[in-house]
Amino acid sequence: MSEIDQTPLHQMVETLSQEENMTAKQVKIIEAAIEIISEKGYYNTSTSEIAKRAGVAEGTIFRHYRTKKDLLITIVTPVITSFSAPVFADKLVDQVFREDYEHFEDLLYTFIKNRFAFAQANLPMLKILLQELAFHPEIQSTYKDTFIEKVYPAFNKALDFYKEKGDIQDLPNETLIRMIIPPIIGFMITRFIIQPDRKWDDEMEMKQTVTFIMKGIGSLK
Amino acid sequence: MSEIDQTPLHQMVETLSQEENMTAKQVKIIEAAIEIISEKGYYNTSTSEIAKRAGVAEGTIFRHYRTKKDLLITIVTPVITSFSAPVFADKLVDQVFREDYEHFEDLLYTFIKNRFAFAQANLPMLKILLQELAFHPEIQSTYKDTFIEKVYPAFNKALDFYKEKGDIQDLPNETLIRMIIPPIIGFMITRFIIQPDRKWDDEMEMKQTVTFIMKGIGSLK
Amino acid sequence: MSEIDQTPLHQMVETLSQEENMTAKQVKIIEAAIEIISEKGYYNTSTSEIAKRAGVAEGTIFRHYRTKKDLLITIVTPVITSFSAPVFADKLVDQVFREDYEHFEDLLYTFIKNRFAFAQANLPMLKILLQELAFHPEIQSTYKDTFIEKVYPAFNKALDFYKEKGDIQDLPNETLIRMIIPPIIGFMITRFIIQPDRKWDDEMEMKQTVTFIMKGIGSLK
Amino acid sequence: MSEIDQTPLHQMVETLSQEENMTAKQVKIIEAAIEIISEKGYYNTSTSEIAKRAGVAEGTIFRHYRTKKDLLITIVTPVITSFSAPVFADKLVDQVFREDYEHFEDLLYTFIKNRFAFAQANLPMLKILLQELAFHPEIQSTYKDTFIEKVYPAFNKALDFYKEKGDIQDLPNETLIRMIIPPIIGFMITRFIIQPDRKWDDEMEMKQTVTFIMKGIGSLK
DNA sequence: CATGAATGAGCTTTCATTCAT
DNA sequence: TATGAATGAAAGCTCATTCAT
Repeated sequence: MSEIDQTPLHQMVETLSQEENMTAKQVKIIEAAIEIISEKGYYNTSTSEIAKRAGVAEGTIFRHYRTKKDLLITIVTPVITSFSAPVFADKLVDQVFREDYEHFEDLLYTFIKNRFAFAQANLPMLKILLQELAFHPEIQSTYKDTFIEKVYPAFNKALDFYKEKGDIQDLPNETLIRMIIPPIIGFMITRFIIQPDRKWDDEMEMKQTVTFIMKGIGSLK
Repeated sequence: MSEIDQTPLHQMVETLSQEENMTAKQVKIIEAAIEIISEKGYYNTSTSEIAKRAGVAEGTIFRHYRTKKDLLITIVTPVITSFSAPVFADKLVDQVFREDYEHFEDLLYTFIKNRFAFAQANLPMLKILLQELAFHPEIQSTYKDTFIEKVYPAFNKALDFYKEKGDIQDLPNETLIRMIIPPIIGFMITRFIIQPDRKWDDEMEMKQTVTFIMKGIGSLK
Repeated sequence: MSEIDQTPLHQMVETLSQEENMTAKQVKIIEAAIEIISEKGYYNTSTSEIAKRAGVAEGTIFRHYRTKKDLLITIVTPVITSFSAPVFADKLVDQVFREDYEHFEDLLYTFIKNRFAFAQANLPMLKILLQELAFHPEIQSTYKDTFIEKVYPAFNKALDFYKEKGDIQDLPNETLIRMIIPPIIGFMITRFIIQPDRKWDDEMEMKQTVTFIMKGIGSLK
Repeated sequence: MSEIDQTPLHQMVETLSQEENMTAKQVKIIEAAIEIISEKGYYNTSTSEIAKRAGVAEGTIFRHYRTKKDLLITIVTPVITSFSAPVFADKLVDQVFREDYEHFEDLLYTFIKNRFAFAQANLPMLKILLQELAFHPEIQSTYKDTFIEKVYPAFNKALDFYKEKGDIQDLPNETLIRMIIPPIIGFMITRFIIQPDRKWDDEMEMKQTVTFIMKGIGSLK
């Protein structure tokens, strides 16, 4: 599993910065942009505000990112790919077929735990992605490339494997996916956005979610 | 069930217009605003564009809505209340206790069908609500007033009733709601936003969703 | 002396209304305009606000006054003429020569008392005149016509009369006027605008002002 | 006495610009604003007009002054403080008590000459102050802070000193001030605003004004 | 590389004025 | 005669982007 996934936010940005040869100022800019945009939204955030928070001149932003939207894309693209990475990563797919997970339930549980950790570490970036996806065609196409073309097929493979194995019912994969994903997303949205301040027993909630999904799609032996 | 719910968009706006004593121009403005904002988002839509599409002078907008945000709120508020209306409407709650629905499954099915029809009729307004909820505290508070204070209690009543009756498992209502709502929303988002152009057998999908949910929360006789 | 002078504000407007054949609505408009403009200034007062306060439709204002500035002029012109009226009124000039006032000091005292009463009764209108005179050429020309062409000559006559009589020094009239007017205006501005809420012994103050002026311009017997 | 006082207008602005670290464009903006506003008034002057006259983009104005009113205040505040400065300046007060002026008449004459020079150099700014004072509470409060709290006490000290010395009558200071100030202001308004084009023997007029005031308030030996 | 003053297009909003009713 | 909805020009202001230093 990618090491990026579970590191806290600024570590992640720093990690990226090395991979992409970012200067210290660039890191500052990205961090400031993530903070402010996730809080107030893209259109309510001015480049001057980002510059101020980052401690750089406004011109410096445009030295590194041709436009304001460029900056948004720079923030949002790695989230899309990272978020979907473990699903289609060779490692995972390998594991599936090396039968590291005896049952689909085990795979599902690992999947939820892993994505939960990622969401926790990348909450601001995910908020931005969620909000801006609707209005920027550039983001939509990245999302489509990654999700539709990569995540989806990987999902299909896994589902076919466990269907054959008899773990899950023989429904169309699209239907199965629509039963698996929303309860997971629903839990996370409630957990991180609607009621972030409530006391949560995350472990228990995730197990419950898995159980709920499995009752719905598991084969009726 | 309110008659408003299932009328198509412009009929709905017209219905509202009579109730609220709107002039023809006001109706045009609201219609134009819904169209453009749902397509491009609030911040990408200028009042001059709305005016042009509505065939009125820009000043006319501000005769009727003090600010641009006022216009947004005027569009979005009735969606929030209408969307939740049938949930807590006296009639529905009454029916529950008059046992018009023998089993929770029946209630759930009616609920999905009804909300599906509403979403279909009010898609543009719902898109706007979904997107702008995050950034406008005024909308958030309307949402909270309506949802938290009215919908939630009504839900609780119904759940308690069918729990006692033995239809559904004895889980905390919050957990139950988190299992019921996301699959429904998930279906609708897929249906109307992600893949609106696919051929759908809506009836079948809704039944499947109900079955899925019931397997997860139904009592294990 | 004109009867208009000492009547309270709305009586004065009503009096004017009869002379000029004003409808009830017109009176209301003028009254509202005087109130609001004197308080907030011409440019901070909108016609819609005047209409609201007057209890008429906005269109009604423009039925009676072609433009907003027309309305201002209608308010301000009679103040200019009324304020200067008693100075050059036939009656007064007559009195001067009929020697109703034995000494210039007596004339001065009557003059101050009379103008004080007028200012008190017409304070809002005078405030408007004072403020707007600077920016509206139309008002300036009315002021010039009245003041320069009528008040001034009348003043000259009186001054010449009492100079000859030996009551006042043989200085150029322009100089004398510049010594007589400012202390009077200065008193009134302090009295009505700078410190209107202080307890004033008006009678005493006016006498003192006369004494002060007379010391300065009286002949040194 | 402050050296600022007697420099001509644009020199003064330039002097200010150095003290306050103004850019060349800022100076241009201030100069243009003073010119146009003093001529046509604050509400008849648009920011676009100021920008045009200053030879800058309209946005540049708002880089330096958050609002149009901010610009007004920036213009008007130093006039208030400079105008009153010499009155309460330590130097002056010191001089009074070091008896540089043997008689109040001498002090008065110096005062008039000095304020006359200041008015001449700052006429446009003073016009603006005079007109806008009525409508902007921010200006009023600056005026009050400076005038009521600083000028007034200084005046009182001087008056008490010369009363005791027997130069002026034992009247309440408020009354004395109301006799001293209006003739001076009256002269200046006539000189600079009502009849600026007339041929004036300023020296003589000022002496005459002093004589007039002294006759009125001087002790009757 | 970094700066930040300058830009100007475009925004929302105001308001005197018009005109069909 | 009175109305008030509609107008549209013009206002103040914002902000992504440029560029000389």
